[in-house]
Amino acid sequence: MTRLTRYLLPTEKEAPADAEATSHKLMVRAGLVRQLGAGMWTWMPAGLRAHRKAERIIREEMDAIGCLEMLMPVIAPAELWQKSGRYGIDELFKLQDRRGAELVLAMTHEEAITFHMARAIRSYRDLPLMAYHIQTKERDEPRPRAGVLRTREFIMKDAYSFDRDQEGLAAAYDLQAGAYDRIFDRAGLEWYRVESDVGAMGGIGAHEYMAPCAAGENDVALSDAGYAANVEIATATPRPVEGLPGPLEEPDRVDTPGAKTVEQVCAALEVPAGALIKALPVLVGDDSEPLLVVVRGDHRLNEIKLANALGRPARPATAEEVGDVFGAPPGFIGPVGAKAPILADEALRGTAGMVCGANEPDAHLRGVEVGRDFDCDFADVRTVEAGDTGPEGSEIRIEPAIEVGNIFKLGTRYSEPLGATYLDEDGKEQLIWMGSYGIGPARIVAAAVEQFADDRGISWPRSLAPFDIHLVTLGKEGEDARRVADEIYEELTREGMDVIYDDRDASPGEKFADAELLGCPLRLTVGRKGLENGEVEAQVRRGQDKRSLPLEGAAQAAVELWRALP
RNA sequence: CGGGACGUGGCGCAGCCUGGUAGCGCACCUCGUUUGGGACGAGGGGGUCGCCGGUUCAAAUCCGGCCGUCCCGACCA
Repeated sequence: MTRLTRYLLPTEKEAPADAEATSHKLMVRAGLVRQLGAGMWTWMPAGLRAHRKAERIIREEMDAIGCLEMLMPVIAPAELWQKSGRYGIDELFKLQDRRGAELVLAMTHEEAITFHMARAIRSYRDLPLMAYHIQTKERDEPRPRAGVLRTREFIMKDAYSFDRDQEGLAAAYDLQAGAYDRIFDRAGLEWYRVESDVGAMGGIGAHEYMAPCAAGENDVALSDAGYAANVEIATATPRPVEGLPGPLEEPDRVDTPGAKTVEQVCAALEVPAGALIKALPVLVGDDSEPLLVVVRGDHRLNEIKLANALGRPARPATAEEVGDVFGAPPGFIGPVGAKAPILADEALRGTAGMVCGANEPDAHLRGVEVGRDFDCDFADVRTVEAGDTGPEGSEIRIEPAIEVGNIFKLGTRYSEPLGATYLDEDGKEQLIWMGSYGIGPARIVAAAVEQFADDRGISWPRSLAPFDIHLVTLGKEGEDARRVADEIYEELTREGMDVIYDDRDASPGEKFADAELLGCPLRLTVGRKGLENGEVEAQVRRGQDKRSLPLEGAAQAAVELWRALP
């Protein structure tokens, strides 16, 4: 029974002043969600329906690949997290019980499920195995933002696979990827799968599922040849530099007083930014080994790619450290005669006629040739840019996107510290190979709002809409238009449709505006005008196409129409 | 964590500079008139002005501290 007179759909004409993202504004305005605190959001009845529809799609596809649903608690003993090495994470909520025992609120459930599987799995005969749950996650985010897109508490589907070796993991990974493809297709989203960084979690391979939209927090590098990667790890061929000065026999020192930035040096020497070698002094690892990273002047260093290339994290040296360790003031550091080992970005390989700092104040060198004038290692450590060249000569473009899911080859990252092993055919103890697979249903919902909204409000894909059909009556109690709408409502409900029935005594404009804001795929209007012609009006939300349905069999016709919608 | 902004009925805002009766639009309640694109009239209810302290005869307004929220950046298992 979903009559608007007996329902809670607190719509607003105006969005909260502090809302920025489309989905944030519209989900609040449409009465789907309400804020309780920073990063704390309540799902109102209609919003919860959309969330549940996303969950249901996920559940069906997980079940279909034999992934077993279970449920683990949010609260967990700190000891497990100390064992896995994740207790130190800042985002982890930590607490004590009344006896002072240390507890955590789980941000994912690798520890919990590995704990259980370590006990349940004994033999190779117990493998492979996949399990998932749909459970609340808690993260002390430094900066919650954009409504439900980044919150401190949210519901996540997290699945885990358990296999006897790397090949088994690869098979489970593929199975999950197939299910993920179907999930995001069914959700009606525009999406793509991209290669992603394995991050601090450790692992041996990962992909992210991205839904492109303006509110996205991630930048994705794409090309028409099918290339898709998070810019955190994307790689491409850079654009060549135009107007590069010719090579010189040997480096030539020039005075560049006060020219510390790329722009200032370019202006002083009248060369393009791409003719510069930009030197970035960093300190590597726990023991802060100095390293001079050099990239082309028009490129940016990518710290994630650098960390991956080095196998450990590096941080930029502070201004004092630059002087002390690298022997020249910031802005005038260069690779020629450098006081630290040099790592050059691949884009610099074989370049000549370059300009770099002279390792003394107010001077640069011209005519520098990489390889001739200094020795270095090479690695791809720059951030790709729009206009770079991808596979098959395709042009790279960069788009913002929401991460709606990720799949991750964990390997033995958790089975080792938590002792999850099995006995093989030879009775030998072996580590279990694991994968983890996450999806945020709230992000699916928000991404759908972002991707399909227009100036009137939300336009749900059929599979996520809180209701299938939004039935509006313009008749009051006792009038024909009310009586007919009541009948159509009953019939649609019997047909299995989820119907929201606007039986309020409000003006037509108000009802239509609310219907378009809420964004259900099909609106039916029963009013006196239509009835006089023996008609019920149907309006498809996406595109606002209107058509008339004969009163006789209107409910059936509406169901038919609904089935054909996106 | 760095930078910026904001906090006044449910929502959006004015008032603060220059201290003196808390105000507007929407929403809400009652009655009446309206009824195919956010109606109209009349009447009405609702606010510790984020919190604490200070200055003052008097503080939404001035001063100090704290808290909260948002935006940009960093971070993001």
